[in-house]
Amino acid sequence: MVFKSEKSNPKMKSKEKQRKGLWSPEEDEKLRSHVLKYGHGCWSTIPIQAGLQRNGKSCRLRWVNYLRPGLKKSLFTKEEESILLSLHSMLGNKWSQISKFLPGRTDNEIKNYWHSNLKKGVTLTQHETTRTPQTPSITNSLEALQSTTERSSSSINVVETFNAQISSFSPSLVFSEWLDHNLLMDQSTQKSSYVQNLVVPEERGFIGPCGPLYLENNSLPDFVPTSDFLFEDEQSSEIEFCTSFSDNFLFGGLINELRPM
DNA sequence: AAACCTCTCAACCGCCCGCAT
DNA sequence: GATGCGGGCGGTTGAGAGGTT
Repeated sequence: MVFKSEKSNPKMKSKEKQRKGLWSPEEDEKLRSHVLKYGHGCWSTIPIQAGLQRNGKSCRLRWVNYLRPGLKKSLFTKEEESILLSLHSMLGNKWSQISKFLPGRTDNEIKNYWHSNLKKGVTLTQHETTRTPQTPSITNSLEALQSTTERSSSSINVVETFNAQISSFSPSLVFSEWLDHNLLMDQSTQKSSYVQNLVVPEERGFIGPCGPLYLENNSLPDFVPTSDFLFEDEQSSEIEFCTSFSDNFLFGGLINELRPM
């Protein structure tokens, strides 16, 4: 594969060996092990340090969208779809902001899902007179948020308000971001401190102290929590990583903050 | 079986913003 | 204030898979 920029751009001379296109398993492993070991301070230096013939942006994208722990590989659930629809109706194509409310999903993944699955449907449903919300908790919360702000002040721009809230309220300091911060800080200290700064609603409970978060070989498929890394959520039969936040927690918090005193 | 079409999704591109100098 | 750089974001592309004719 040859790209124009590689042939004609003189600035590319020093980068002429840079690879593009799909990532090989070897490249993935190099990047994964390097970031897990050292974190990512400066993406532009990562490829050099990790021995990759890629540019920093490409490395960052690969990590964010594919390699970082905590990403969901499963299909979108009905609830996630509903959240996406609701948020998109308020935020538009702010994929990165929407992704903050869909833990484990990347902005790219959400964008792709939107274009391939939901975009067509929205135009139709917008003209429907009756609505049948699939997830009452989320949909009602968003509607409540909108109606509350509309009632409280007609001059308030709901979307701007919501955007402002989201920009300051970052519930999905998800596992990867948390890992980025804490791995670097804690490498020389005890592993048990991995959980110290974890952003988890207290009411859901979090059992500590925590042991190693992943198995010895650090490989992503083996990235499973130990028994110390479990939420104290009796209703959930499955292990949830710290990317999991309850919908009521997310939107309840937002609504409470927006609700007039 | 082959040709064509459609869809998905990983990856790139270009722009913007914040920060340092 | 101008410039350069790095990071982040949204739009777009294109290869490959799967479906249809």
